[in-house]
Amino acid sequence: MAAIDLLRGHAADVAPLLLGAILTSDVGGRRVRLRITEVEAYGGAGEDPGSHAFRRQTPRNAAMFGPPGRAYVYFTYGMHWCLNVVTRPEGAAGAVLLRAGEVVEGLDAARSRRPSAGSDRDLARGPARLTTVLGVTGDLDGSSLFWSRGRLRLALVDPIDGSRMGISARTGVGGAGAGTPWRFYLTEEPTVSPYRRAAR
DNA sequence: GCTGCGATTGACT
DNA sequence: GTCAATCGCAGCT
Repeated sequence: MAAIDLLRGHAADVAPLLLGAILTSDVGGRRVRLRITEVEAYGGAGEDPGSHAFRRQTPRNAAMFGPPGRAYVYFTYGMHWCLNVVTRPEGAAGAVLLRAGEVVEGLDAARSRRPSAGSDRDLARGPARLTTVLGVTGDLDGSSLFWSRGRLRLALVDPIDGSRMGISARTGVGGAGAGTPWRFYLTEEPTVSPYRRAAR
């Protein structure tokens, strides 16, 4: 089965398949390669109160309503970019937020983009840190992750063993969507970000 | 047009 | 543990 066909399912079903996947960035002429260690699933309009797609399609979240296998990149808190992989159950929006990863190639480039990181395990330990290390910004919103000449490319791997996967509620999601256990991570991985409840 | 706040981070007590 | 930074979107007047 082609990789992109795996992404047509519901975000909560696709998310575990992205654990261990390799994401390659060639932004700015520098290559950084990352092994994904933590993800969160977000659903479609009317179904997931924690999702940007919950209310309706807008210019900002349009990529979530587009074809699967593309990037959804959004700007938040006035300073941070976050990267999602678009998935799509037929006729609905969905995306998987990439929350953390382990840099496996391009350590020098990664360190220069995040000089404040205390150690290599902190380079991509958090969704906005991950985009910083990869050089990802809004101009990649909507771009394909499966185009051989794209600046961002995703390579799936064999599904990881269930005993190495942890599941929890989503970080930073409050209100009606708070209880949904749609955060997936590799256990015993130091690059997984610390869980935080939604503020207040 | 105005206000509130967010799928966060880093600095600080 | 607390809090400010900083801006676009969403919702309301």
